[in-house]
Amino acid sequence: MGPPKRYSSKTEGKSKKRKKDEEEEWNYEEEDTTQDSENGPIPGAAGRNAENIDQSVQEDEFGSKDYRSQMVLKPDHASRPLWVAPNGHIFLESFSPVYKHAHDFLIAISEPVCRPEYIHEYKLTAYSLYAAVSVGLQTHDIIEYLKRLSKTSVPDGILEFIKLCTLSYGKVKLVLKHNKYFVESVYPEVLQKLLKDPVLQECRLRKNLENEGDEEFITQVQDKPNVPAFVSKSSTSGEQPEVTEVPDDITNFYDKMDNEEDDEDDASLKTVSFEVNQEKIEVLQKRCIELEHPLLAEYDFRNDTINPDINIDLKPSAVLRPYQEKSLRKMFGNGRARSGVIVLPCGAGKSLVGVTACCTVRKRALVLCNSGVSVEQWKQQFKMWSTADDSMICRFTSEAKDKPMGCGILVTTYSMITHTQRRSWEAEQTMKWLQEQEWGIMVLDEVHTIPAKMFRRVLTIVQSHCKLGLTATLLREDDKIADLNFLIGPKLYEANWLELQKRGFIARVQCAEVWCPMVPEFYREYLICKTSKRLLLYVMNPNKFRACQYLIRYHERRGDKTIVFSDNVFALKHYAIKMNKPYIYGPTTQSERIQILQNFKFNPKVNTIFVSKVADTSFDLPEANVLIQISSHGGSRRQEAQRLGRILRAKKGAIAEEYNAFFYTLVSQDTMEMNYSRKRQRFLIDQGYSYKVITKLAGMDEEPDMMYKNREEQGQLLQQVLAASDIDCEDERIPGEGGPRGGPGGTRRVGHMGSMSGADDAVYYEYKRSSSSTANKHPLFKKFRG
DNA sequence: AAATCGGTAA
DNA sequence: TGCCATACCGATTT
Repeated sequence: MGPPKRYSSKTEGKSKKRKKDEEEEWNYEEEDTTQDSENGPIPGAAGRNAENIDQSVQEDEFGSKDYRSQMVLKPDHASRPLWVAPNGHIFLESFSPVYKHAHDFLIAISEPVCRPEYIHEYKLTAYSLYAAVSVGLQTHDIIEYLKRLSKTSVPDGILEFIKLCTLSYGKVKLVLKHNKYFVESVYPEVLQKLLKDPVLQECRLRKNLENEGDEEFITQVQDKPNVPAFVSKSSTSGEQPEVTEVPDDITNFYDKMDNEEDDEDDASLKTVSFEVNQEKIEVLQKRCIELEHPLLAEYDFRNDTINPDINIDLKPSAVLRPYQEKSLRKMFGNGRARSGVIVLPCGAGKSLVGVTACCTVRKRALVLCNSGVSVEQWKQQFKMWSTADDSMICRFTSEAKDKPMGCGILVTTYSMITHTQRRSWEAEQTMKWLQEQEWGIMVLDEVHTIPAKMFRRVLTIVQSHCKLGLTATLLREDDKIADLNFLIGPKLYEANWLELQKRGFIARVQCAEVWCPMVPEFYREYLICKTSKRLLLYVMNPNKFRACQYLIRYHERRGDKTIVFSDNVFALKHYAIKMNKPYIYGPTTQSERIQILQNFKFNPKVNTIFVSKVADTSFDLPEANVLIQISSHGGSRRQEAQRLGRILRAKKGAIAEEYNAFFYTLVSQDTMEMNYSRKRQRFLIDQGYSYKVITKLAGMDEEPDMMYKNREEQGQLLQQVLAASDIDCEDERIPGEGGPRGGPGGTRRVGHMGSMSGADDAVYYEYKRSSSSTANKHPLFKKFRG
């Protein structure tokens, strides 16, 4: 037997970079293409990739491909909304009358790549097809509907790929019974095949070591599923407008698929299973995906008589929005609870989805968040939407440890669970109890953090029948996001931000990048410093400070609520203190945080607050509609999106105006910050947002009482900045360069002409970078505003 | 206050 | 060129 196939060599290996239109990402890749494919454990999708299918296609001088030879245009192509390219990319006309059908379908079977105004791009991947199967779509339906929606014939390679990816999926399940995990299947041959794999053998738990054979399988009978109460099938079919030009075969088939949930296996089928070592769950799930039999984790909570029900329901006042309901239908479509990830923008009501899921399962629920504040807010959410009272919801954080025993819902943080050092006695007891429980559902807030080395351990520490991951940004700068497929499950649903914006569920945001020229003195220092120190200089750029001050005043006059984000703590404090505004950062105590947030929310005198990256994840700032970024964490797209999310809660009664929320990023011109900014914006641009560049804030120069207007003040600020950053940067300065300066920790340097060339290079370098690699190439930067 | 962890850059 | 260990900063826990 050859070496084991590795899933997505790309994921583990080469890909830190992501090029926009790379094709290898769309399916499995083989590292070695050697002999073992025909008798290896799995033929199929793993052996194929885009190049195989694409080989015959000629590229033109720009690298564009012409697929016309293989794709036949249908006579009625005008009324069909999409193209399927042989490389797995799908293009959808967003103005099509059947857009809604097509969009729902594509979201289910493929991965969105980029969704600007008119043409949306998606791509088929093995993972996306896995997700499609998981929510109940079948190979035949996928192919059939894709054919009908397409303007042309669908390339054979694509059909092959879909078959290979989907036919073997959904046959094996991971279930928790009596505190033990089992792999289950109604296909004995599949299970036997899996058990031949050495890695999986290691994961298997055997009581009797002498009993090696497959006859160890236990058998049982499946029960018929029920449909959960909140699922009302009629609600979605009602809202589609009747459009005459739509070919019948599209709408008919959609309705059929929409209503046809898999009725699962025949009750008479025998189920075979084997027990799994809990510690090896992660290895097991990963391996099964590699072997193209991803483990479906479903919880038949209605027939679980072992774990007690908890007495919790949704309040009548809790009304789900259509997309919330749709996402839950993906989760509970067949009457059981599927594990997986739901992606909704912040402010779109993720917590209501989580609460509803818990109310549907009605078993002990564990909610995991990123911070203590978030724990409080989840508790609030449960109290707001569900019938659970105080005694049922208990918190487990460093600050608040409610009595966990007997409660139905436990809300805690990732670090609390994964803590490795000594714990207080109370925490020890709670952890012990927590680990003994069989949880019905585990809700993972901000689930994109789970792939982190330590955080993923929660999955082996906690025993849970099903896992629901929630996030706004299924996105990381490293390559671990795909791990969620086996750590949690497939992506069950993803909403389109602009779509929700159009329908008024989230705010309409104007994004703007404000270019602040560097004050010459600061720029000179910037050029001669090493990178570690540069950051502070461009964040503390007096022009940026003034732009910030001006924007705050401008929006305070309008009666807006503004949050200012600064990743850098020095800047955060300096700005906030100078402007006399409250600020929250790491060391701010829990009670202070809550108090500041309350003030911000209710006190008409507190309209602007400053926050560090604590506020990136998880805590709600419901009243804010303006956001100003003065410093951020490198090129993190997730942070950018998450911050935008802070102001997405829809405002009522402001429909008359084009925008009801504003997102400013202040960047110091001709510095590294511009490059980061460009990178950070990628995700939101893919979501369809556009950024307006503002090079000059109208009215700023006339504004009275602005700080750092004159040279002296600016000089003093520079001294402070240098003093703050000099302590550990002394030797990083280029010897003999720069003007003399005083202040604590200041160094004296003798200027001479020879060293100027170095600085000039730097100017040239920066200039080149910022002009050629950013502004000129950016299609959205055509609109300048004076 | 100390130890540990997450995320990003270089 | 890609990869790995490292530095950095901030957050969270006792």
